[in-house]
Amino acid sequence: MRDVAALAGVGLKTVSRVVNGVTTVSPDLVQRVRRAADKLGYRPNLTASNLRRGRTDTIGLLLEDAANPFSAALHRAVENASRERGVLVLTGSLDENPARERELARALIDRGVEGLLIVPAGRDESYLITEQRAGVRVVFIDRAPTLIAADAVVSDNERGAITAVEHLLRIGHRRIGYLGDSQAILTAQARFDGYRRALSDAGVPLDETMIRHELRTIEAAQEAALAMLDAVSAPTAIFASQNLVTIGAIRAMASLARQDSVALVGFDDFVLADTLRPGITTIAQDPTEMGRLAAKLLFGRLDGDRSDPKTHVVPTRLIARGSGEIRPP
Amino acid sequence: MRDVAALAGVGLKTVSRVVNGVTTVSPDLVQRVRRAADKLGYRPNLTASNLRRGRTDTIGLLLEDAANPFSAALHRAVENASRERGVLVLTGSLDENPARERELARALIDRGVEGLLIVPAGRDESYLITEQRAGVRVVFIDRAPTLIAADAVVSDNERGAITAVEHLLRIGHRRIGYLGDSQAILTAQARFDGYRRALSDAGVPLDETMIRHELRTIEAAQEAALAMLDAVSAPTAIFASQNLVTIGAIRAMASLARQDSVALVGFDDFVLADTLRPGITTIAQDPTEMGRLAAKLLFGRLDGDRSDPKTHVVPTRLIARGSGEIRPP
DNA sequence: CTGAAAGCGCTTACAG
DNA sequence: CTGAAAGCGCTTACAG
Repeated sequence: MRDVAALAGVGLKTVSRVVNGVTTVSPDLVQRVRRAADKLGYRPNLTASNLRRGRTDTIGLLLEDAANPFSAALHRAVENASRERGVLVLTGSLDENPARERELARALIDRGVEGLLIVPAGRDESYLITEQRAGVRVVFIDRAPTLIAADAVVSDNERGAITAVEHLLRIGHRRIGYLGDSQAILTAQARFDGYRRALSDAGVPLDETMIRHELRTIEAAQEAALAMLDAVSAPTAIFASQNLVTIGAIRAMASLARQDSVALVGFDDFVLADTLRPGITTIAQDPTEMGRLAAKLLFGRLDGDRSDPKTHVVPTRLIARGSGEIRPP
Repeated sequence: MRDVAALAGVGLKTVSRVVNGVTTVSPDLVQRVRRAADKLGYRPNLTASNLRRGRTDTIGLLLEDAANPFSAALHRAVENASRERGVLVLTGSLDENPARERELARALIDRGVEGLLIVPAGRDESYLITEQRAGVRVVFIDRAPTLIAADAVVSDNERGAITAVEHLLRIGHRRIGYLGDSQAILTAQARFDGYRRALSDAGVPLDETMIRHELRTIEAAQEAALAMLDAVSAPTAIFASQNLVTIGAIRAMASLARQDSVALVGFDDFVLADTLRPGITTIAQDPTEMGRLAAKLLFGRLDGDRSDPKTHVVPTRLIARGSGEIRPP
């Protein structure tokens, strides 16, 4: 910039004005500066600009795993919202590791992100309170924070699970198995709560032999489903609390050739759900809407919104495709 | 940092040394500085540090679309490699838009990324030559650059397509349809080249009625497949050049109840390929390896590797699951 | 409309 | 081992 100013024969500040598109510069000077900048191949240094302005036009996005479809859809929605604002997104995957969450949040904050969008891995976000005081805005996604006041955008997890189980009950099922993710995950807990609630509301007693938690992979879910379907008192329907678990259940049912006799409803929609036979009935979340809304809330805060933090619930919706409409024998 | 120095009664530079873990500071001073830092809730400002040091420990990753599985897997692999180095990743989606590629590359470079990993949308990357001279390292992923010298990591696209078509020929097919993505995309072109090559090597003449390009969505692919299978001289096998196209073809075949009579091989593997009936035979790419290797090459360059730029080819592999082994009638 | 001075929060280069 | 001075490349606050 100094060189440009020298070559154009103007002050540093004038170059700064031209670069930033300030309109109160005489056309003559603008042209001289432009010419000099082109000649020297000048590129502004945003790091310097950021330091002086005290802002970076960057936000951080902490995902469960950038590679999974839910995270990827969230990421893209956040990117779209940020793009409109000229804001860039720094991302990281937490793999359900709370230590990594703290570490990455800190790393991003030290680099000056103005806001943080977090799908939390831990259950204690109080480490962020200091940062909030220092002006970093935080919005939680998918899981509401527990020990800190901040906006959150979550799916209607319990409601969605209730819808799924009521759907199966209505078809006539009484023996409905539950295949679920780690109970340490808030959303898995909420979905299990919904499962229990729907059964108890219908006067169906819980059967512990038809409940399996801590299913973290397709393989684990597949095994659990195989074991459950193999039992003497096997369920006539299964509610799977999550994408990978659903896929595991599908594989298990296919390998037993029972995909047309055992009903299945899965939480989370996925691309091929309607192409499988039978089509898989799912409770669809809306990660795109969740990401969009979370980014909007964050930018609202950055623009000075001081209203009380709130948890926004994005509705889920049941998509009947066949597997959830199979009747009990 | 100034306040910490004052409170600890030491020089600024000593605080800097402690914060950066320089070992040549007396334990007594280290402790005083630590205590003062804790008391004041001191957090280092990496923007300032970056400005002074002339580096940012940040790289940029330009993807086709953060939401698609290939991009997401690439992203995660790059993140893992970067994490080991304490490097953060700034991402953006290009949606096959060359103007957006230039725009985003520039935005990232202005923010001081030290290197750029690009899945290019355009075919002219010469706009990066100036940046390379200025020290920004660039590695291309998935598509080799045309007008610029830089490392690249690509899939064995033509070879993979040849493998797919030869597989179908070996089973006995002669009428093999081609469903492909936009010919403006280098990889789609290479896969079509492979298709043509395999047929011509086998002495099978091309039949334009069984070739469809520019299929950018599941729906478009589905329609094209329907039309092709409906024709009087329908193919007995289909080679789909890409994920979404394969899914479109699957849907079309299912809706005509011909999934067990028409063979299908798809380029790109996907999660449920082995769960569908029949299982879908695919040419699997290895985006995780591609991302890992690209990041490794980039970091090698940043560490001073000055060897000639090279295009690295990551092999694909055929996974036979049933759909590709269906015999012609 | 234009520009010289000061400063953002660090680190480099140097001296002690 | 420790620290005062200078400077990274910008923008803010001010004066003209």
